Amino acid sequence: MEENISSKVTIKNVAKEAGVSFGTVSRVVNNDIHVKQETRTRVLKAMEKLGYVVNRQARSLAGGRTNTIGVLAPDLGTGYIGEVIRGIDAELALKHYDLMLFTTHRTAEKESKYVANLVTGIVDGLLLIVSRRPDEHISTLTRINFPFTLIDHQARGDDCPAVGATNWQGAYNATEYLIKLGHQRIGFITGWMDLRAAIDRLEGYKSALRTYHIPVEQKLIYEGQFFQPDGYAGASALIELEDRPTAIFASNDVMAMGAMDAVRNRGLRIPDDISIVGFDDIPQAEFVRPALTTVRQPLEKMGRVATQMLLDRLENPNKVPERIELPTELIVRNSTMPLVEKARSG
Amino acid sequence: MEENISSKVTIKNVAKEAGVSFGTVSRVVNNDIHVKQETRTRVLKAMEKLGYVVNRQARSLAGGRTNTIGVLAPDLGTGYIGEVIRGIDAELALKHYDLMLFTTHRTAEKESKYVANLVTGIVDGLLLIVSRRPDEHISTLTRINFPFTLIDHQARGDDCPAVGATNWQGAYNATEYLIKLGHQRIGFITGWMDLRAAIDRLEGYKSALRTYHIPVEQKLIYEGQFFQPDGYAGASALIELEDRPTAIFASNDVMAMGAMDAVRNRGLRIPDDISIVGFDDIPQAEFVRPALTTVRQPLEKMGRVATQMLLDRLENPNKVPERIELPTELIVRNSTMPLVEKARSG
DNA sequence: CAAATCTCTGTAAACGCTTGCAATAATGGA
DNA sequence: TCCATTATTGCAAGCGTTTACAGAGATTTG
Repeated sequence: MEENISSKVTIKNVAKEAGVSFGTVSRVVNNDIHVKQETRTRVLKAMEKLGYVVNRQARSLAGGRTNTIGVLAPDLGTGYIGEVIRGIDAELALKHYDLMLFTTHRTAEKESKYVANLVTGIVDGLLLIVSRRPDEHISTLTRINFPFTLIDHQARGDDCPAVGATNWQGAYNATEYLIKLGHQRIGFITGWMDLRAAIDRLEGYKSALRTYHIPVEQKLIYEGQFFQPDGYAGASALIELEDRPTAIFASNDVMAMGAMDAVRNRGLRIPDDISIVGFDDIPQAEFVRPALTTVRQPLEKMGRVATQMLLDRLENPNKVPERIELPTELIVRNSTMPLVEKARSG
Repeated sequence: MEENISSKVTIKNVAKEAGVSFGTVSRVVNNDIHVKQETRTRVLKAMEKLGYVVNRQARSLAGGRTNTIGVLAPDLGTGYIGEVIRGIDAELALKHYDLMLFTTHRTAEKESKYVANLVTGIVDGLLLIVSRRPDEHISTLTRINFPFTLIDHQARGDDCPAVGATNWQGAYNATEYLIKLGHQRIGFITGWMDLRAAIDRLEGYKSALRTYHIPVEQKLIYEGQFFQPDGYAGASALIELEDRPTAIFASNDVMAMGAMDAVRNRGLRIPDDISIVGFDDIPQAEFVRPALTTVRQPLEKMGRVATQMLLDRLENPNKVPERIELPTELIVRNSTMPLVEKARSG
């Protein structure tokens, strides 16, 4: 039936084919009510025949909806982002929206440019995944009242739509779990401390220690940036301590895996000598050996929920922004075990 | 300095600010030669001051370049695609192009729509990653002479720009490696046989067997579709055989992991009872335990090369299409070992 | 049956930018 | 100094849509 799906079929071609004005065609395309049923079907048929497909750019330029949501992510690196995006993607598909993904390579400059660009109408709304310094974007977006939602990145003390996870609670639970296993010296590797999530995880860790009257030692806390090498370096440093920790809790799985490497490279066994806990539960966590005990963030669900919020906002533009925190969950695998008291060689 | 980075700064605002016509501003933006140096700097300054950022849609509509490359991928699932995209992303960033990513959820219908859409000018070129039935797109794109490159998906017998890997050789080498380890009964789990890559891998396997005068047995070949459950089902079936294989070669890592699960669930050990080999070398392959022996595809490099080809084509529009095959490499890890002869209980 | 309403459809003005063409200023040669 | 070039710049016509606004029939109403 479709004889010319490729070379630019415009609204005008369709109009001529159907014997109506192009304004009418536009109305049909946009499901405007004011079109006679008969005309509508005629136009529809013409569209079908010509293989018409609306031109996003033109529509956007003219001020219409694009039915496209933009996702701004730093990269596709760790699987973490991939999971979130899978959720977004699924939800969007359900609602017949399209997804446009931009990576920013962690350069704020470029990110800024993207946001400014996107705002000009190529997408109807924006999902920001853990951008590194989103504050400018947020203020920009808020100012011009552009719909957006933050994912897993509550900038400190802002009040914009966001979905995250219970980072504090998750870290608290994991730490408590280690304590109940008998561990008293628990090393902690932080994330990038400009992120609220990183701060919350550290606080959760500290709170648990305090609850169980275990002193918080600064030297047991290593400041990382969420990357694998940080985990390696952190664990290495922690192991060097004269009274080294019997467990290490890393602020994300990637760093936990780095830590595992470091521990093994020192000839120590996991979990026999050192227990390791991560955060996120990225897909690899299950496959790494020993399988990683970690705090699961409902990554995919976060993506879904954020998308729902955004789409919701699109419908009701002046809804008050919400912040949703999805529950985290401790997933116990094989990288942790009860502390066995034994003669320490060091 | 920037006092109004958000709300629509157009070329006209800049023009007024700089005291020139907007045509001139456009020329400056596009690095047209015919602008006096002094004027140029003045315009540049005005752009800076106003925080001007070009509107993609408008530019595209007016027929200019968008400096954006579209990537069409089925999903972000396995890490496989993520790797390829990382390469694309890196290369694009280098050349100051932007990346727009579309997922198609493996529904050809939507994919078709996307292609038609994109072609209308939102991107300058298209990178197609292993789309499932790309033939229509290919013919469409070719017909209207739209620049694109296929990644890891040589549709059978086409002659369009593509980059892939030496699938046949990789499978041959892996099989040969198993044979030299002493394995004679080697099970094979195929991929989706509409893909050339899947066919080539199977052929590589068969050829190696023939070279070493080992009969190709149809019942040792299980037809999968590249998904994890296929690996599980395939391995399960293979294990059921009265004279079960001592090694299983899966057409991709994801299926290999499924196979591992199946083997373990049957109470057999890897590699002691059954050796497992995968294909791709996705990031998880290294972390799974035992670490997976696999045929590495240079995924990231494939992304890079494809991008280079596409960008190249953009410069020289009437270059003859190339097909590049990047070499695969056998990565030996711990999921394989020499066949130890022993009393078989079965 | 004329006037008043609706329905439906056509028209035209944006949207922000590119680009060929025309116009003007500047430069060089005679 | 004047004219021919050339270097710059301004103008205006699109690009494909959306969307007020305005007609034109068709349908009601009094």
